Amino acid sequence: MTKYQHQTRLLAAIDCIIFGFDGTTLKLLLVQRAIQPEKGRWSLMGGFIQPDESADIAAVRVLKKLTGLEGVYLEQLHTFSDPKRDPIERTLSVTYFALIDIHRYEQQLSDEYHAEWFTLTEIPQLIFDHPEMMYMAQEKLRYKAALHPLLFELLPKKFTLPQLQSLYECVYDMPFDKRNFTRKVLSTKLLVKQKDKDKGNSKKGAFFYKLDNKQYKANLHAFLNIIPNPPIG
Amino acid sequence: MTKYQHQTRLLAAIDCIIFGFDGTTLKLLLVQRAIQPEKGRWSLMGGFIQPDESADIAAVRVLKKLTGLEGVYLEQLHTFSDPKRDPIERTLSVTYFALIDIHRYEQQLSDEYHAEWFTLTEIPQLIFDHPEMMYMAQEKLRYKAALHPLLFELLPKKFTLPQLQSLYECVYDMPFDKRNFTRKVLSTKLLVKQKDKDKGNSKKGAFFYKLDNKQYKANLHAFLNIIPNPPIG
DNA sequence: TCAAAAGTGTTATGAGTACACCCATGG
DNA sequence: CCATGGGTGTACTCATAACACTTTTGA
Repeated sequence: MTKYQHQTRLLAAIDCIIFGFDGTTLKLLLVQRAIQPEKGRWSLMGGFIQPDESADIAAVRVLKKLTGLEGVYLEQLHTFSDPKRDPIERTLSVTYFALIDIHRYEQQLSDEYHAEWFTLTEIPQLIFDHPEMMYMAQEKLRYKAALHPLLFELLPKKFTLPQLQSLYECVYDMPFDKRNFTRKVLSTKLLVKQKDKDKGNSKKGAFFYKLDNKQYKANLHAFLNIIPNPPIG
Repeated sequence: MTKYQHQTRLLAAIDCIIFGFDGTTLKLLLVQRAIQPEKGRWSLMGGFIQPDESADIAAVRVLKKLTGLEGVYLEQLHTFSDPKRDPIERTLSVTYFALIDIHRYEQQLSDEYHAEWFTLTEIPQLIFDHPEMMYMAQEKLRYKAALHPLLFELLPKKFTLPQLQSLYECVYDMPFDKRNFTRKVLSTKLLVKQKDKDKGNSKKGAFFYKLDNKQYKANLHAFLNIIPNPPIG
């Protein structure tokens, strides 16, 4: 016997929920679908899993094709498998959520793939079960970022504490106390203060910080407790 | 166009990591594989996703077939998709972890499916990537149970605080202070004290408690903080 | 000189932890 | 009556949360 008999084979795809932060709002990268059905409508970036690929590898490939980026934070989210989720043919989708530094994103690719960043509050109608995927990704981001140092992935290598704070405020849609926030963040010892300042947002300028990569990798799972009352999920 | 052209179809299966608690140790339900290859070796319970089924439905079906149980706690864990994970033919597996009250398990099914409960420390060699699945399920159980009221799913409807405590001690492999444990658990308001006692383990007897179902469903996501230093993952 | 953002310290409250003795009962 | 497991309270420490003023500097 070389095959499993009498079982149905089906298509397997991956879809990526790609988050970015432009300094003010949290955004999702969407593409206009290139193939029928629903050609031209907005969707998450996805693609079929190839014969020699795991889903993880497929996600990395698709992400690189769309954004030009490698080494991006990418995590398996959930597998969607409703038999009717794709009206053309049964397709199972393994979803991933990705956190990228929006400034590293290569704008030229937008044209090539008809991609666009959307603020979370202005997401267009998406195809299939993509709204559900998006919702789940948001929930997971909020859940996980409340406990783990994750949101750094959305910032440039050098960032300021006010930038970090506004990112958190944006993700949780609530204000944070500057002093408590600073204290908590610094108490994790994940950040290293730099000598130079970012003068983009103020006259005084705010010191840059970098992640202490050794600490970061060791403490990826450290509990942060940045959020006073952690979100549920 | 009625089909996606030039894409490979593949088999899709589900596998269940089934946890049970016998009052003393945490156990996994394993089966002896009924089909080639690896027939007769121990594996997680699984099955192929049928044409009219989502993965969730398939998991429920498989779980009912093996344990006779319905309404069991079942949660999607991770999708394993290495192209070579099954040597016969490429098969993607969506894994689920299940928490069941071991006493509701119908023993007769053990014979029918060659199933057996194994203590976590005495797991036999498993096929394919099932060890990895098992490991991931354990990690997730520990992670999630530290934050959410989850372990109740492993106990009978009526249980005592000492029983609950020994379950936690077993999952986290550490002792807990009885007084602090009791206080924390009761402070969640999830438990309702019953009038009767369990005299199985002591002469004095320990009061039974039941979950307050309304509270439980509303607070499924409540943070428990039963574990002093939450586990990482 | 003033507007705008950055940076910093203290206090009060609540949560977590460590810890030891009495109670009830069946044998 | 005694061995066994069940049940309870307090004090200390530490983490969190609330809160306001000074600094810097470009325009």
